[in-house]
Amino acid sequence: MGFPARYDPREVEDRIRRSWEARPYWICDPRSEKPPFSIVIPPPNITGRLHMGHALNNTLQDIVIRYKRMDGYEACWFPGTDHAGIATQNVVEQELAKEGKTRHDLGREEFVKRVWQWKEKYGSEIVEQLKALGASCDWSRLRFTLDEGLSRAVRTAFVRLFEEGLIYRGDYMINWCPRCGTTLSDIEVEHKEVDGHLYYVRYPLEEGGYVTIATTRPETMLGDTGVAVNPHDGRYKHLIGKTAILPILKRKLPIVAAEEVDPEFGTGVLKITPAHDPIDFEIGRREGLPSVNILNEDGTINGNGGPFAGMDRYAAREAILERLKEEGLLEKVEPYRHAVGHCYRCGTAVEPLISTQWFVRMRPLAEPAIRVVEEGRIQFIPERWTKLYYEWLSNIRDWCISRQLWWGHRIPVWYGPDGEMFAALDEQEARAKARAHYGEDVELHQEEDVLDTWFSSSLWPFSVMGWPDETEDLKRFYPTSLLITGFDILFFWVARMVMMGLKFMGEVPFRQVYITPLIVDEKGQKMSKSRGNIIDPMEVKESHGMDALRFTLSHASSKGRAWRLSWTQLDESRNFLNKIWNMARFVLTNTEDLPQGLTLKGRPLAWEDRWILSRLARTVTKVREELDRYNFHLGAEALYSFTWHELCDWYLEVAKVRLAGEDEEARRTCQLVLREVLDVLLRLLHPYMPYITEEIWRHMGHEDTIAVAEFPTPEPAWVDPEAEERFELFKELVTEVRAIRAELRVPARAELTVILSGAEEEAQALLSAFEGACCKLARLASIRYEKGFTPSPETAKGVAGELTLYVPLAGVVDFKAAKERLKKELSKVEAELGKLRARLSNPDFRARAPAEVVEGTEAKLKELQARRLRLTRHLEG
RNA sequence: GGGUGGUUAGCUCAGUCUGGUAGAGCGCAUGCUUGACGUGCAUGAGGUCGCAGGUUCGAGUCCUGCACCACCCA
Repeated sequence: MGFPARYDPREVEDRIRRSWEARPYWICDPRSEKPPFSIVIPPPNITGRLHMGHALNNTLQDIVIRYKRMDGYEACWFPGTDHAGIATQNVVEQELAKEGKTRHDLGREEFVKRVWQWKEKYGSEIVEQLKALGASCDWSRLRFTLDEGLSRAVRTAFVRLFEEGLIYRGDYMINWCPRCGTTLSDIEVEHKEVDGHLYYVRYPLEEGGYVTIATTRPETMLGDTGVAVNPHDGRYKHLIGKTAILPILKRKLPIVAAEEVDPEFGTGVLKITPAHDPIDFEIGRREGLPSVNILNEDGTINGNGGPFAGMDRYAAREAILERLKEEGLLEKVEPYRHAVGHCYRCGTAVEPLISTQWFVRMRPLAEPAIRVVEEGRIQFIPERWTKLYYEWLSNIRDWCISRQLWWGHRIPVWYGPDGEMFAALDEQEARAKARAHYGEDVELHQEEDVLDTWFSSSLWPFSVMGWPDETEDLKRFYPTSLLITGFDILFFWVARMVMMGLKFMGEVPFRQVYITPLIVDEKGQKMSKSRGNIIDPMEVKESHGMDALRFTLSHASSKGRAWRLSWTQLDESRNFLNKIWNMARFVLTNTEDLPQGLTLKGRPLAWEDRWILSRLARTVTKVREELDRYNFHLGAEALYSFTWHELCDWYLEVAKVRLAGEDEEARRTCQLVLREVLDVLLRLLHPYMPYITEEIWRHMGHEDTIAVAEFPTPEPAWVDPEAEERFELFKELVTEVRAIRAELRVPARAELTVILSGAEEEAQALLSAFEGACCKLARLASIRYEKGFTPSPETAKGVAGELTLYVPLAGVVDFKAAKERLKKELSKVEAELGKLRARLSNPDFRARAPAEVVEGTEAKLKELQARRLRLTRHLEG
């Protein structure tokens, strides 16, 4: 393994990943003595490829899991995939379509076989991609929602809910996707604003005349069985009880009163289509109006549509409008924008219709789910999601769980010849139940429908651990510690898991729920294929490496609902990785000759050593604190600024003095500090960027993986305010000289002399600690203290702490510029002084502000006054 | 119609919980073959913190209202 000047993640990441996979590092032991920490993965669809949403939530999960694992927990991350009923069936049906076949040509059994084949072939692609991301899941525990074990969990849950009356079958208004050929639950319908029209249609009255009715969907008039007006609407009161005649089909429509009718909308008269509108369904049921279903499953008009039978719903609309026009019944057409429900899987406009389906009674399940959050047994992060969770659960409607698909968990209900239902774990048990019921063996047939995929997902936190068996995993790892997921599935998944967890385990499924934002493009738009603005994580892997992606995404843990991702940010992370790589390269090449067995213990430390160790100790504390609060971005920021702006910008530069120096002992100490800092820093960085840290760790000569090394703990003894203060003064001095050089255009090669004046003690302390470093970093030939130094006219002046510094520049530079610089600084100081004086002269401030604040302000004032004095003196001189 | 989030430097975002001198990275300008790194180094310019009120000795931060953008629900 070489140590090239540029970090190449492509070479490193795959090699490291293989080395991890060869050893059982991530496998957990439920019998471990360590405290447990567990997470279940939001199972990705087997049809999916890794997108930024996956990359984000799995990066965050992995950061937490790696942190906890290193920090002494038995950290178990349960992975798995989801069978995704509609999506997967769609994919395979499309494949069949290329062969000119439909699933019906194959038959159910063959088709399901075919889907399994597809799953075996392609279904683990996303798992491979998660592994590439670095996800340290316990892959030995990989589960799939259609596995035998999880299927048993699904059947067990179903049977219990059925037996308790929490699952029922009935005729209700449901959402139908004509393209997918299945029902959808309410939340699987996405409402989108669509530009449509409002058609004003005249419905003749039996006794002569007509009423005009406005509708956005004229084709549904084929299913009209009534007309309604608001009982308080004076315009139409007289019509209640009369009869209208449905145009074209000439059906008689009773005119009824209904509070639901909005007098403001359209003409204030509503046509009632009970089979195809939820509100109409309610009114129809109340008024005893018949339901006339006019649609086939594929969205075409059925036999009830008279002359329009067989036409597609939209073609029928046009035909009907044409016919109305001919008959003079189409009064007018207005443009109208309204919300239309679309299938969340395929985008087709859904049709509300009445159908016999299976439902879960939600209210009894929702109430405990609300309570556990109120009681703080589950905490949402950020907290504001709690409200949305409450709102949804408080207004919850029953969940339609049956799907007219073949790919999924077939509903474990068998029907007897008379329609009697037997819910059972398997056919054998159903037969037994039927025998007990009928007193003899009868022919049974199983329900054809399958369950909503989200039904199995709702059991995920315990089904992956082996429920309904009483397993060691369940005892040890349930409830899980944390769930990390996107807000888009708060209702689909999170809330339902809480309900089912409480129902079947009697305990919450997780203690904390971390809700991530949505990753959008740099313009704030959703990433989508049609927009062509997708950043593909696997493409990022090739160009920047997964560590860079992870580090970038770790910043997305703040903010609201959306987080913008751009290639620029990925470049920044890549640059940071390269910086780390070169920092390590510097440390390792400069410590190659370090003898084994030497330790830092007992060695006298230089001031800069004390400083960097102090800063490191603070960084350890900071990173732990932020990770504990899931402030991933703040932890990342702390690591970035420590590594780059303290370690690289300052410590490494100062270290060069001793590394190149004659003093052997000093050189050894410096080397030991470098190794120590690198060692601690790598372990701190590891959860964020597992690959590069592992690679450098191996270069350091460690035998075992860094992934099981100890996460750094704060070293209180390293915290050293005195060293920090002294180092700050040193930094100020160097920066001041550099600023003079830059602004006065001192040639880069010119070596200068600096004379310090003012506070002697301070100057001596500085010089004794950092004379060499000052010369190196500020490019000085020499630096010395001289009390009462009188500068020649051509001398630049600067200020550092209580010290004045003089830089003689005989004839090289433009002194106007020097004065400009000082003037500018002076005006800054004076502005600040003005603010402080105003504050201090305010009696209210002195009276009411806390004493420390007043004291602090006074100290600041004194300091600035001294600084101002020095600056003015320089300007005069 | 109801709700949530956002609005801070040219760009992307911290900072708001817990009020006390406005921060980072990128970009920009200028200068650097500094023996780890040009994916780099140094220096610098750049902000009435969306608007209007209020509370407070003091508001980017707390309260009220408004505007605009985004999303969710109906």
